[in-house]
Amino acid sequence: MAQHLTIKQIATLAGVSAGTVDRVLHNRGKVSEEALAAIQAVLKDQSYRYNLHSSAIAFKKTGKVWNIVITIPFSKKGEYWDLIKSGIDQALAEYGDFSLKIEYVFFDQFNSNSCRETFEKIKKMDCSAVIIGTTFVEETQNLCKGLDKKGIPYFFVDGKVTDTKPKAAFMANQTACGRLLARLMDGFVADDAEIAVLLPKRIGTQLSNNSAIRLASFRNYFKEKSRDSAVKEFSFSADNEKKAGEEISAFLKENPAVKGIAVVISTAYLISGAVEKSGFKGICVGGFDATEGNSRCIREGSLDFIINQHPDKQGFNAVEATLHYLLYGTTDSSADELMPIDIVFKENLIP
Amino acid sequence: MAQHLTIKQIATLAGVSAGTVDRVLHNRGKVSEEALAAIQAVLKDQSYRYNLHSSAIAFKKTGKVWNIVITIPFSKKGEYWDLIKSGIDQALAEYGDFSLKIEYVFFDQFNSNSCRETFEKIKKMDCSAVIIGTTFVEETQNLCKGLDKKGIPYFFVDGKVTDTKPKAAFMANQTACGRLLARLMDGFVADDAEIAVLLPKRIGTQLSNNSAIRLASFRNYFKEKSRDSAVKEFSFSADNEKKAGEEISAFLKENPAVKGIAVVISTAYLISGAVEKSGFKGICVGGFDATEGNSRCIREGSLDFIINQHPDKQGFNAVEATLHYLLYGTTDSSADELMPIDIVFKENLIP
DNA sequence: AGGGCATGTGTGTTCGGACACAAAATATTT
DNA sequence: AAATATTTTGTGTCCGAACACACATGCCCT
Repeated sequence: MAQHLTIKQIATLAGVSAGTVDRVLHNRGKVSEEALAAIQAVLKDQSYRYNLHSSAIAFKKTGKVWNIVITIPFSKKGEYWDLIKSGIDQALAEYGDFSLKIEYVFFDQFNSNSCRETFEKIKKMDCSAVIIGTTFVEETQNLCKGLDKKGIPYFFVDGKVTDTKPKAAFMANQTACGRLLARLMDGFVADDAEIAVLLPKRIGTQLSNNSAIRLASFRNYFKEKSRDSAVKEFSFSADNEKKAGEEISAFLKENPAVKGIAVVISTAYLISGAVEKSGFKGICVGGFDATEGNSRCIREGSLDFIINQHPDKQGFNAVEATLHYLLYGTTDSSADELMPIDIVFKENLIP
Repeated sequence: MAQHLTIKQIATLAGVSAGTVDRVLHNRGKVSEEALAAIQAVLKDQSYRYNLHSSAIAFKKTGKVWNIVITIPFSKKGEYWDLIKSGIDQALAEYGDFSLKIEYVFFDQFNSNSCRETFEKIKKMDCSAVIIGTTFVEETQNLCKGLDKKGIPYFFVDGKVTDTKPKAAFMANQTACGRLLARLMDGFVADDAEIAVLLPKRIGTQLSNNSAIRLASFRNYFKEKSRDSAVKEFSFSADNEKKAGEEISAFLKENPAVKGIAVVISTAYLISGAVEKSGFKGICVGGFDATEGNSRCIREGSLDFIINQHPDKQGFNAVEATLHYLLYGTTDSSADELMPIDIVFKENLIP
């Protein structure tokens, strides 16, 4: 176990004092070129790593407070974005020694105006870092431009957006998600049956980026397998339980050959519940993410499986990375951090 | 974010000095009944939580070294027990600030004499804690009795053993594992086909506890579904690649209706490779754990899926719990810690 | 009463890092 | 050249916990 150098050791090696080394490491300036060179020479030889434990307790003494703004869509308890939020809250508990002051700013994920207005407000806020749930592309790009100008670092959860420079982005590989859903449906549904892929019906907005990728990847799998003709696309009212139920019932009545339902968003429970109530048997239903509704339906047996992209972990890691950046000015994670993708059946559901 | 009390704050509240509080928390004795009562009164009101960060740096000053003995079966690189080992090594790196000196003592998991001899040696060793990979029941019970006598704490990975008192045991729910395997096979294999469940053929030893539970649970699922008649048990030479290949080829020739192969141990790659080479098509093969061999076969497509019980996480958590116990004399984990169970297909394999 | 001897108790030092502040070295002005 | 301003550097203090050590206090015995 190679022990790491301490600041004092580096200071001795470079022939300067600990304070000077500290200034170099933190880019606090006020260091002569000679001292800088001497220290960098030592650092080249033996790389230094901060001791988070020491940072943590030393930090308390400073009385510093970091304001972190987190802007994500609002959602009901146990729904997708709330899972991200609980991961964030978990991280706050774990890193409680660093006083991170969090301000949540929620917006409506189905309303670009709400998003734009919210983001305008954030641009005027004074904070140390921003964590952004990626939804509307243009609005996000605009916000990021504003943050770049003010030198405020930002991090993404749930996706990434072109022409922006987040310090890191935490998300799942959506292509893999879509393919996996297809693979499972392909396996579970008899070869001569049809498979429905369900999208949200959203008036006035296009399909979100993630869902679109999943859908394309899903269809692509079946094209490769020459089974694409068995796939039926169907849009349902994802924001209205009653309506969604009626729509899927009608759909199944008209399409009796459908024996598999793949829902590309996180509200599969709206569908699976209705399918069971309507008395259709032997239909395999799969969806995304271990939201409360989905978990309940898996437990009860109406939903067969979900693909979990760990929204909580995304939130947790985003806070962790933000803290790391604020402390040390670097992210040791690469810009894109892919979450593991799990498959959850009743048998391996965590209660 | 409710900040936690520090030792000094407790001392002030209880009207004693920090040193006395420290003695109480660490059960170091030398505390009068009055002082003890006063401190406990404060602790009852506001529960104290150690600050791991402070413990970490304060620990360095002590120069103390903890010797932890880890006794698990030896295995080739990338095989099951080696995955547990890498989780352990990861934990050692993460907790490098606490100088944990690890001594691995390996034994032969197929030879109870090797196990007994190894355990006898361990009983004579002087160490702070022992992490035990559970294999042979009687030998483990014997070792634990010896450790209990010397007051040395021990932890289990991969299972538990009756009549022992480990501080914690890290494992997956084997019943769930078996059921999940069955569920996936049931779904992926056509209703009119047969399914083989593969066990290791071991001369002179009975089936390991974990495999036995998985098998029973697997069969149980099919009994519930009244599909048990389609299940064929088959034993293969799990320690000999060539032999295993020949055995499964012969078996499939004799049983052409078999379209699913469920391997209840971690060497499914021995089977899937042979099945592909022998030219059998449309056979679904599933197994356990993301060993190197299994991961390779999943990537190449011969193995359809594995159920991952996170041996690395088991190892990691065991070290973490050991450290926690040595530092604070408690495990905040309950005695049995169940690992999450993941399902891994080609699409969600982590490279 | 005073010398042991145990048992309690408080204080001081340290771990590695973060800064504040004072001190030293250098540069600039009068 | 002296006075002042500016840059650079070193030192000291503290964060919370761990423990060594010295300082009590009480008790028994000669």
